[in-house]
Amino acid sequence: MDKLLNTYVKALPNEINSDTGRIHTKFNQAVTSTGRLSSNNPNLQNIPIRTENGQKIRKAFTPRNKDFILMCADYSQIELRIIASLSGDVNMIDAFNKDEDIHTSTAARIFNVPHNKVSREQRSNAKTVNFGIIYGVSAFGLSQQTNLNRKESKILIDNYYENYPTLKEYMSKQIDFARENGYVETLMGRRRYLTNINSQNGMIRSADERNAVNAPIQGSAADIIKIAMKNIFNIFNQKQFKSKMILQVHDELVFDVHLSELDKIKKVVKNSMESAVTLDIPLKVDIGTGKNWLEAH
DNA sequence: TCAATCACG
DNA sequence: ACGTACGTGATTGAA
Repeated sequence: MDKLLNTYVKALPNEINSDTGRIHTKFNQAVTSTGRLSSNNPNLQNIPIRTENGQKIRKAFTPRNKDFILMCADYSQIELRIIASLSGDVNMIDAFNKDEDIHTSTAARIFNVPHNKVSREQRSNAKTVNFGIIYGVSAFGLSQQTNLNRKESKILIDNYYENYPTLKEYMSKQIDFARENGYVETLMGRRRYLTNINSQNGMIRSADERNAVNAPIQGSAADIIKIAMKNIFNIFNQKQFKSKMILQVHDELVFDVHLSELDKIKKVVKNSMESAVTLDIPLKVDIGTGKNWLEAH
């Protein structure tokens, strides 16, 4: 509660630029180890959304005036789509090609139940496993994050790899590559050097093994949204749109859109993001609009 | 000055 | 037997 009050409610009004009447963040191009942007002074990539009070803060972000509307464009499950495509795992590729809900689809597999019999709890646990896999979670880690014990967690992870066997192979190959070469790379060839991948210390080594898997996923997502941003920026200039791209939050772009341009902007943004690169499965972008950042999301 | 906590993806 | 999920930034309070 104090967190929201001190970090956002009290601090952000002081960040309003007196000339523009708006808050201007800094986007850093060369801070992160994976290729993501970071944002500071103030950080606008961690504006609250998960809690009720947090949502009130998000509502404070509005278009410049009544002729404009906020528009959010989010990549749907981009990291899982990337790992599906890079690994070539047919089961996961299949789920995305059919445009299935990936967490429900995973739940059906790892709990061995029909698609339409997946419970809320099963989907929620499958979601935790899906994200955990990208980070290299252990059975212990999974048991901390869920209501499952260690044994149940281990069974789920084992089931996961049985159902997505090529994903497991891909992860091992990434680790082997890192051991050989001392780095891993993203879709566009950005490298992350892993100096501890051959360490004698098991704890230090396994941290780099997790990085060998995670960095290309997170980093490729960063590559993709950057390509989309460049293309969008160029089209906006070319077409002399009044609308502006105003924020990037890792898998989301935020726009201040002139109402007269809304239909065109939607098409340009969705198309630019979905076709930034071609993978073995489609990229999917969800678009929302509203009179503030919460509504647009 | 630094680790812990918590905001986001 | 061991420790145990990736990437950030802002704030707080102990050392």
